[in-house]
Amino acid sequence: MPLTPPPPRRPLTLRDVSEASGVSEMTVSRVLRNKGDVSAATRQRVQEAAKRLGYVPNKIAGSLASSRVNLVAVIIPSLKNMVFPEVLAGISAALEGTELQPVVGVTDYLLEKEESVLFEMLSWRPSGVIIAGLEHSEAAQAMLAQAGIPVVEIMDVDGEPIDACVGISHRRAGRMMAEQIIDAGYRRVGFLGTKMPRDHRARKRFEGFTRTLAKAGIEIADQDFYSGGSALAKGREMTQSMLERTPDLDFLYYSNDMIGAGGLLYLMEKGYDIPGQIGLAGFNGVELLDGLPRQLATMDACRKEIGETAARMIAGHYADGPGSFENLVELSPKLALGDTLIRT
Amino acid sequence: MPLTPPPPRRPLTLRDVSEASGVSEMTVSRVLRNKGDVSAATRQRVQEAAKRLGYVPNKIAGSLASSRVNLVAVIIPSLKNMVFPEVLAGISAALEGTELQPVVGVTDYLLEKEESVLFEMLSWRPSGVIIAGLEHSEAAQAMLAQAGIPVVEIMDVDGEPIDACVGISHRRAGRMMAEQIIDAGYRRVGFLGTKMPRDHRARKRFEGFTRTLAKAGIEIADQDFYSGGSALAKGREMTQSMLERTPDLDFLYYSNDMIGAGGLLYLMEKGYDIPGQIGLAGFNGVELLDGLPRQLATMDACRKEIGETAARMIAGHYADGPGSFENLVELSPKLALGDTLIRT
DNA sequence: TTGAAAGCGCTAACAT
DNA sequence: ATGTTAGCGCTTTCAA
Repeated sequence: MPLTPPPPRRPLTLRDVSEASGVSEMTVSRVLRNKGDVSAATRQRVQEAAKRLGYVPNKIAGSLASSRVNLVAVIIPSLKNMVFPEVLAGISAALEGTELQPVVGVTDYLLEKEESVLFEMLSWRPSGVIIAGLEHSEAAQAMLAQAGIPVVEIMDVDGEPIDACVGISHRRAGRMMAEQIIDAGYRRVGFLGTKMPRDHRARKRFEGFTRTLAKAGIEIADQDFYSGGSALAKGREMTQSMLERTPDLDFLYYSNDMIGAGGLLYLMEKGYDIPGQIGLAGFNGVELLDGLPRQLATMDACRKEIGETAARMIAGHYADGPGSFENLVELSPKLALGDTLIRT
Repeated sequence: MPLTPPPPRRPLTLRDVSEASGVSEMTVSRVLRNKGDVSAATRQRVQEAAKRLGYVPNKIAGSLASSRVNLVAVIIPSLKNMVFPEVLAGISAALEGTELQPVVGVTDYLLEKEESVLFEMLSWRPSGVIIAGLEHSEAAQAMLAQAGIPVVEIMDVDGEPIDACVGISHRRAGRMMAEQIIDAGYRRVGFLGTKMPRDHRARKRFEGFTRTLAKAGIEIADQDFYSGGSALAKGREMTQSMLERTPDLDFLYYSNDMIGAGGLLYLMEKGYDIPGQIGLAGFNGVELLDGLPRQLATMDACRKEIGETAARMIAGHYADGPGSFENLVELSPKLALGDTLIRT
C-alpha cells in the first residue's frame, strides 16, 4: 500500500502552494497578501492549499523583493526598569492595526552597546527607529541620520533631536518638584539617587532640582548615590544612613519611586511623622506601588503617552507622508502629591 | 568649485563599497564577515572604505542568500510581570558570544495572539524558538512541530513538550508549599490568586497546593481571585475582605509575591502577629521586594536559569549538533521561608 | 587569494 | 483576473 510521502524537512515555498493549488506563484502571492484582484474561487483554492500544507510565508524573501520591512526598531536601556515596558506597551498599542511591528533592543545603559544594537537593527532595514534619550555616540548619530528612515528619540526633550522627539523635560521636572518642596516650606533637603553616569535623564532632573533650590537660597543638605541591589532595600539603607549623618533633614527627594518606597517604609517603621516631620518624593508614578501604606509624592513621566506618540509618528510618516506630524512634542509630567508632601 | 556629491538617499550596498575600494563585491563580503582568506592589505582597504561610507550590511539579503537567520524567537505572555524580563536576561546572557540574537514577541496571555505572534515570527525563519508554557493552540503546535528548528518550551514541565523543555513543576511547587504550611502547624488556609484562566502555571500550583492539603485532611478555608489593577493594592484589599469574611484563617497563600506584599503591609498595619497569628507565603522570589519590613516566604521559580538553559539548548543545537543536550530539564524551585512562615 | 556566475524566495512591473 | 519576467543584495559554489 502506497505510503503518503513524509513531510519535507525543507520549509515550504510559494511554489509548493502554487503546485498544490494549480495557480501561478504570482496569484498565490496576491491571495496571501490580499493584494490585487483575485477571483473568489481562486482565492479560496489557494487559501485552502496554503492552510492544508501549513505554509508560512518567507518574510526575508518578501522584504528583499519589496524592499519594505514592516519593523520598527525600539532601542531602550533596560527591561527591568518598569518604565520601559510601559513605553513599549504604548508603542504596541499605537502600532496595532498598522502593518508595523516593534522589535526591541536593549542597551543596558551602555553607549557602546547602544551603538552595536543599533547597527544590528539597522542591518535589518527597519521602517523606523524609536530610541530612548538624546545622547548617543557619534557613530550612532551618524547611522541614525544616514538611515533614511524616521527616527524618534523619546523620554527626554532637553537636547538636539536628530529627527523627531517626544518626551518630557527632566530639567523642568526637577524644577517643578523643587518648587513644590520650597512652597511647602521644607528647607533642609536631601537627595538620593542612582550612581549612573549614563542615566542622563536622572542627571538632568538633579540639575533642574538643585538649580531651582539654589535660586531660592537653598543648598542640597546631603546627597547619596547607589548602584546595584534591590532598590527597595537600598532606599531603606540609604535613608537610614543619611538621617544618621544629617539628622535635621526635613525632606528627601528620591530619583525613583522604588528607592522612595524603601525610604518610606523605613521612616514609617521608625515612627517618623510624614509629611510633617519629614517630607518625601520620588519620580515616575509607578502604578506598581499603589498599595503602599502612604502614597508617595511623585511625578508621572507620561510613559505610555510617549510610546503612543512616537509610534504614531512613525506610522504617520508612512500613512500620511513625512511632515504629517509635529516632530517635537514636549509632554507635561503630572505631579501627584500623594500623602508625603504637604499641600501648599 | 566642485561640490562633493550629496549623500545618496538609497542605502549603500556591497557594490558601493566594492567600487570605493576597488575590490570585488565578493571579497568585500569576505572581509565584512571575516570569512575566507583575504590579504591583510585588501582587508584594510575594504574596512576603511566601509567605515568611511558608513556602510551597514543588509541582513535581509544576506539571510536570504545564506538561508541562515541568526535570530531566536522568544515568545512570552507579558513584559510587565518581572518574571519574564528576568528569563530574557538569562537568554541574552547565554546567547552572548554566539551569533544568535533573541527577538521577543508578547502574547498578553492570549492563545490567539500567541498563534499570530508565532506565525509572524516564524515567517522570519528564525534559528530557534523559545516559548513560555506547554499549552498552545493546535495550529501553534503544528507550526512549531513543522518549523524544522529547535523549539524549547519553558517555565513549566507539567505536560508534553513538542521538542525540548526546561522549567519547574508548578504542581510540585504548590505541593511543596502546602507541605511546609502543614508541617508548620497551620490549619485554616486561605488562597489568593489571579483570575487568569489562561495562566496555566498558576492553576497548576493551585492544584498541587489544594490536593496536598486535602491529603492531610485540610480544605482551603477561603479563596479569592482578582484581575487588573495594582497588585500591591489588590493584595491589600483582598486580604482585608477575606479576613472580614473568614476571621479565623491562620495562613494566606498568595499566587504571586506582589499581592503577598500588599497583604503583608496590610496585616502589619493592623497589628497582626506574623507569622505567629497568621502565616504568609507568595510565589516567585522577586528581588524587587527585598526591602519589605518582613521578608515574605516564597519560592524561587529559577527564572534566570531557565532562560540560560533554554538558550544554551538552541545554541548547542547549532554548535554541537541536535541531541547534544538533555531535552527535558526540570529545575527545583528553591523555598525561602523568610520571616512569614514559621520554621518547623 | 581573488573573481564570476547562479540563485536564495519573493514581489514590482509589465504583459495578456 | 491571471501569468511572465526581472530583479531585490547578498552568499554559495566553482573557477582562475
